Amino acid sequence: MLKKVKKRGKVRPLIDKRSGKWYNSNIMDRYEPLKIEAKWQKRWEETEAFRATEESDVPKMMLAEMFPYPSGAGLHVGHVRNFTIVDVLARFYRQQGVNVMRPFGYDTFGLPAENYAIKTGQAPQEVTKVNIANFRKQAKRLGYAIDWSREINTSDPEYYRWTQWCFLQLYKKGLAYQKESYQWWCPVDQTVLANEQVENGCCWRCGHEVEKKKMKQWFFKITEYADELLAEIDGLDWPEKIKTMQRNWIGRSVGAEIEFPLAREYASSRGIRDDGSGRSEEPRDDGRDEASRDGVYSRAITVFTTRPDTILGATFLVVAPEYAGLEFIVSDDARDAVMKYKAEALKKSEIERQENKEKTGVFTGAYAISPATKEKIPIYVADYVLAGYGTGAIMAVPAYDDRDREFAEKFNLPVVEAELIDRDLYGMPKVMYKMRDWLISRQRYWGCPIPIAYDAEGEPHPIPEDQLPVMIPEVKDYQPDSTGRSALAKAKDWLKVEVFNEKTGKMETMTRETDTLDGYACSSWYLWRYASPHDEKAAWDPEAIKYWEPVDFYCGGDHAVAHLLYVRFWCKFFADLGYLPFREPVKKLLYNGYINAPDGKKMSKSKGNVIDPLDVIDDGYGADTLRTYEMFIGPYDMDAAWDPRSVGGVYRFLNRCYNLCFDSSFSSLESVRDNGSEIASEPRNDGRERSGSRGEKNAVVRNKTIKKVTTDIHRCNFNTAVAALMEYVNELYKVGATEEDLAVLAKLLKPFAPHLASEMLEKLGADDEWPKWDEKYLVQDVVEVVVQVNGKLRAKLNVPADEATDDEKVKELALADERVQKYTESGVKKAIFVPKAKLLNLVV
RNA sequence: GGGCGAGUGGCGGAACUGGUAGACGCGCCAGACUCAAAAUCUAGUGGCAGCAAUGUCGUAAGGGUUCAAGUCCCUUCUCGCCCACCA
Repeated sequence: MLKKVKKRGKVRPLIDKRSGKWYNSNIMDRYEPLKIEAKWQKRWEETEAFRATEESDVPKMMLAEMFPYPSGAGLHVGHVRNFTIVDVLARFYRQQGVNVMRPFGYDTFGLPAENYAIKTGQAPQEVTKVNIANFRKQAKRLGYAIDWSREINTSDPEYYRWTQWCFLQLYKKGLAYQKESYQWWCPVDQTVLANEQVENGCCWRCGHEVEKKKMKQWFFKITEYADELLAEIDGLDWPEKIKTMQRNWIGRSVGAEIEFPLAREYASSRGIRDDGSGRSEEPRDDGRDEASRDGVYSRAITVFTTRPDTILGATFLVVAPEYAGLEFIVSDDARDAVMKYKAEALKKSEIERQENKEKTGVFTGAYAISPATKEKIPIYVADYVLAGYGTGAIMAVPAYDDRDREFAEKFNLPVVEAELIDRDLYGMPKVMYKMRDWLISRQRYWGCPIPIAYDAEGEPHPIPEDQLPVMIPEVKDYQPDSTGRSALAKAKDWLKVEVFNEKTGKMETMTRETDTLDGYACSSWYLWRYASPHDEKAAWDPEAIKYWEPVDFYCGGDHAVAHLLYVRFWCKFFADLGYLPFREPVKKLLYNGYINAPDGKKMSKSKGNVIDPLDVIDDGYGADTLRTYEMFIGPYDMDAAWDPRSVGGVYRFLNRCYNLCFDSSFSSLESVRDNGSEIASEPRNDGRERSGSRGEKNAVVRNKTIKKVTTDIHRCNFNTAVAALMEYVNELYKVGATEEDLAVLAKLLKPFAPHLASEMLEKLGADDEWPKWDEKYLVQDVVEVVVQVNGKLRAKLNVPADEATDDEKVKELALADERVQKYTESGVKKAIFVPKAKLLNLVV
């Protein structure tokens, strides 16, 4: 039971979905993508066609996409765009004889798999295994030129063993450290919550109001590299958009720290501190902890400002609610109000705080002395000052700062239009960054265990490298423990470990760290693992790294800041340790746009507008159509909307390629073949104005196409490269194709539609070596010269090439043309000739 | 509020450093083939006027620079993304 699949206005392959058989139209040998694709995919698999090995006498190129998280839903069209960009480039360079490495991997740790495990009771390991198998199968159906021997998976113990090794290197250098930090905490579920699990200040599961709980967390000291990370952005061949985002994220500002002594009589009589962790309680480590010892808070407040020159206008100070010295400065009268304000501020999420920009705050009852004016100024606490930036305290200059002015107006504080003074008069110059250290501990089961154990005193000790990996223990229930620890804490046997304690000089039974690493840690070094993916002795082999890396092309559509900053950070760190011979991991970054639903909206399951790429293939269009369509859809770096009808258009194009090669009734192939050589001696015979025989004309079009496609791919203008191929095919349909024309077509088509192109090349008995163009065919003997009068197009002249560069001659010809004469009767004042544009503009 | 992009036919989009606007595809329209569809092939397709040659208007709006502006500059509007009280 065959049924017509085509709907009105839609080109669809004729295939019966139920039987999988092709509707037998009157064309005997028709394009059957699924058949061709299965054939070539099998062949590539069997021959390991894309295996890459180091060959030092051949130029290398390493290309990678941002490896995917293999979700249960399988590949989506966004993956296909991302992977196909990489694949087109990989095949393009491979065809040019470059030694190409195109690896693949899976970023498998993370919440979705864990949540699925909690919901279904299935082990995340199992879920991951199934999802990877599905992703691999689907990627293979797209015909990617992947070296499958270089497949990696971050949750494989053989991989995360080395993630743990990386952690230990950072730990040894003091760049992995612990510090108290506030975490979202649900008192009902007794669990730590990630930011995205807090909805309107309530727990996403039980709906109870969440609170912030101070907990010890692990951090990577990325701020150590802030200066270099910022400075080297300039030299990166990355999109400006990403570079700007990284600069803003790092957010360097130059200012000064200025001390404002407290006016003693107002300082709190209770000089006891409740914590010794630093001035502000938000994550921050820049070595200032020491300065905060010995009750500095009871003597002075240090502010950070980028405008120390405005200090004469500072009429009050403001500290953040989390400001650690708040206890000491607040007066007894104000204490209740201040503590109430602090408690409320702590409850609010960052989003809530930002939503309401209306200034709020409370007077602390305390005063400070301005070092510049020696006047006594009040100290307020307000949440518009952020604890995590600077010192958590500011001098407010309402005359120069909008936020301060707003606050001053609301609380009736004086606004003084004071003169500006020398910047360095009262403070120490100081550089500040918005970037915070990277909080990497997660109270989660499905992540890379942190290779640390604690002794009886609670002091951390690294797990020795020869005991790695610290395996993820098997548990039954993946829900975090009531202690705020991950489900790892439920593996009682696993928790105990014998570790040598350097302090006591003895082996001791210690308790393992139950936090796991942020998934971004796992993806911060995977690009280097690709160089030696099965290395059992090291995270990466320095020789292989030296040959393959840094990565030449890295393509993704997400993680503009986080991941792309973290890999840069680790690269610099491991370069400092001597493990990497370069300081930037990615030479060229391609940042591709999203593919939206036909209505222009984001594709999402809930909206039901998701296009499944495998459906497109199985509808009979095939992978080649899907790949080529996604390259043709628009510039790779712009968002695009899926258009099912355009998919049909691309299918039609590939069908025409197929017919040109396999069905002579679709072209005048025979007649041209008879001609033999391309530069035939026959006179012009097609009645057209353009000179040359059919063979010659083919050579012109062919060479033009080679040039266009080659330069377009070089510039990553994939959409116009495909358009050029379409033009070429249209031309061949008109004038007929020689075998050489077809071989060139197949070669140029191969990066986009590798299966069909391979089939064509096989039929033609040709290799896939990238063709070169010959400029001699691109030089025309008669050229078209455009004549404008006052910038308006008036005539096009056909001029012999040797005369077209002679401005006097061209002018003479132009003035002889009656279309031009109509406008030049009053005389020509000026004539501008542009040889490059073959254009003459007459000014009258 | 700040930063970065982008506004071109009915639609997606071409136009490298200012130099023939609308490549290519979709859609539409006509013709061929067919009993008839579909598929395929051929031709046409920015608006307005004209049988046509051709003229004229036209790249969000307005102004400017230039022999020449989709492209450069200024103003305004719209959309998208990112950051968002960072002192």
